[in-house]
Amino acid sequence: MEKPATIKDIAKRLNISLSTVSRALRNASDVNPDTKKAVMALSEELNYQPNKLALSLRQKQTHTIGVIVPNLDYVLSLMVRGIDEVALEAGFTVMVCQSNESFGREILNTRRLLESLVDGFIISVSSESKSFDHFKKIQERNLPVVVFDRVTPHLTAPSVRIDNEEGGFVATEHLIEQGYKRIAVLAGPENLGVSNSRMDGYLNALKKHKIKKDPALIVHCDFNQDYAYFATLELLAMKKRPDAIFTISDRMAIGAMLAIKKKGLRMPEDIGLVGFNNEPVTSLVTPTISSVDMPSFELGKAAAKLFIETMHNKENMDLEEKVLKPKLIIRESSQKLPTKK
Amino acid sequence: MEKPATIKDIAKRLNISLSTVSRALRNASDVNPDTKKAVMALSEELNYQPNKLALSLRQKQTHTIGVIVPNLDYVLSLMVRGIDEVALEAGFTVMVCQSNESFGREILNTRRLLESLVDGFIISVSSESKSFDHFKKIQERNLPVVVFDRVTPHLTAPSVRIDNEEGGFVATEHLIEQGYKRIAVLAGPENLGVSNSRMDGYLNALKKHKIKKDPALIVHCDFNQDYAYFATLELLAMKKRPDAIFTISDRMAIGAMLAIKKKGLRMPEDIGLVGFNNEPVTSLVTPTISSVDMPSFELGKAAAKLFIETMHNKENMDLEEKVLKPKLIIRESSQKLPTKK
DNA sequence: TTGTAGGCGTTATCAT
DNA sequence: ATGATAACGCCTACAA
Repeated sequence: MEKPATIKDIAKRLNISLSTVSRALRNASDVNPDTKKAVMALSEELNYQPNKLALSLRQKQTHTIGVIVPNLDYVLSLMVRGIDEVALEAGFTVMVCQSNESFGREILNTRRLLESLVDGFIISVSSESKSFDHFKKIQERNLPVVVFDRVTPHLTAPSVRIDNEEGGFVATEHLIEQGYKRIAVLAGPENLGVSNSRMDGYLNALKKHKIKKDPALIVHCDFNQDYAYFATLELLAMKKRPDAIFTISDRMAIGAMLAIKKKGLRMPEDIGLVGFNNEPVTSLVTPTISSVDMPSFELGKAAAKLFIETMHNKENMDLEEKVLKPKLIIRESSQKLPTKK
Repeated sequence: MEKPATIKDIAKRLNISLSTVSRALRNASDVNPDTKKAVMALSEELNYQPNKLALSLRQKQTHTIGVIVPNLDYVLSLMVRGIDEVALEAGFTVMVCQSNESFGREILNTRRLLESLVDGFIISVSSESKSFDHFKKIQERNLPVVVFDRVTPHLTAPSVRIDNEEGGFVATEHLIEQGYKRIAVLAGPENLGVSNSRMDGYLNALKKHKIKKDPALIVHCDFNQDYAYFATLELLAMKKRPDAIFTISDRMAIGAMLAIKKKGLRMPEDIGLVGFNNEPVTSLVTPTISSVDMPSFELGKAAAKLFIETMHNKENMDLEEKVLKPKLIIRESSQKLPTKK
């Protein structure tokens, strides 16, 4: 069983033509039941596998989806699993590339996947990306592009995301309801849509509860633990320091938590904290950290489904926007009042 | 710029033959500098990209590596990034599949990647796998297989791993040196080589320090937090309970930690704890957990390098075995004595 | 230095 | 119902 068998081999051994074998294999319309049986039997015996390369070359479709993600942290790796699940089911193979949050890398990934002749893309943009021309070029080639999780208004494409505004809102309102008055927000880079939406939610909650927004309490910093740590230290050094912090990711919440501890402040008594993503680590640290949970696996599945739909009717690309609902998980870091009921 | 340009297009526009263009593109030996220049210019203008499918079909090489991993947790995702890094550099594309620790899934992944005509495999076996025939079949097809991280004696292949025995040894000896007397080990499934090696290290450390091994202190359980939690509860319920636990993964260490806390015991005073992998979470929980660190990213890079070597001289496949050194990171959970020096 | 032709494995078109 | 042939895009003897 050295070299994989080909249609040719089968044809030769059966003394029939290539085309007949080909037809028999795909149990086409006109083909003698007997020959079909013979072909099937032999192909079984030779363990025949159609050569995907040849197929793809012929029909100009690789049945491969290029997936670009900024990283493979807990949440994204769940999403990718969701994508994989659905894609496989639908006969697609998935090629995952990490941009490592780098714009240059993202462009490189795009090019490579394009060279690999993927049939389309499912992407979550890097936090560094301010231009989206590389993705637009894909669309110009008439390849379907679905954006997930990190959606951006600068790229017009069908998308799947969670309701980030809602997430920011419930997190903030929860803090307000717990009696916190000066609520700061640790947001990500200014160009990141996800971050801005969550911040909008924060602002909406303030407005609803008639709390004046204080620019000093709104901090943009890099999407990572260390930056969040230092940003929090600065917040806590203010004359009128905040009495609660909403961070738009759990990584940042961890950074904030470390800074708060470093300052000798207690959660939730002295200061409240809510994160975003509901990573497992939030329930392992002391105190456990409240966080906005999102259905990551489901989101991935939805993205793949949307991709396949888009693929199938390229004509009426309605720019569907699917939005899933987040859910606040309340833990120790923000629960100042005893639980109701 | 609708359809990608082909060699044919260039040839037509330049009124020369396909082969000349082909040669010019790969700046082959015999080709008129002028025509070459013309070809280059036009190919630039048309944004020509060689069609990988056609290339692969022709030269029977896809320049793609199939990577199968049990999951994409912190450590493995780092390793995959390492693989990716090196592979890209060498002109290879990587296709990553997760087996989700499932044997059946692993077989499926293998088949799919084989169908995708990958040039070879870099794999880390699932904890469930007891048979390795699916991998042996790959080798019979004469495709290079490199095993990394989770190596198994049942599969003869070049491999990269860390010195797990050493890791188990230093973790255990550290506990002994800290004065712990009854050291339990939470091992993984019995068929998992990694787990057994780490356990061997544990046993060696006991032997070196003339501590009798107590079978009751050796517990096999599934490679995950919940099982570790319950296993630890049982350990702690013993009449003569252990005064230290070495778990062969951090996930399990977390489970153990939760159980220890649940029982109201303190670390390191009442009980010592050391994990394995040095996941970031170990330094976030309270107390921080000592853990054996391994150079995951480097390990991934080494695996890819080894793969490429193997690929290049298939003849003398020397079955190279690369072993990297782990390093114990001491934290609060096991540091009973004051630091020396 | 350049062109012609055959082939990689498959499918689709057109005959037979 | 089956076969011959061209084509997908590229490379490479071999011929010119």
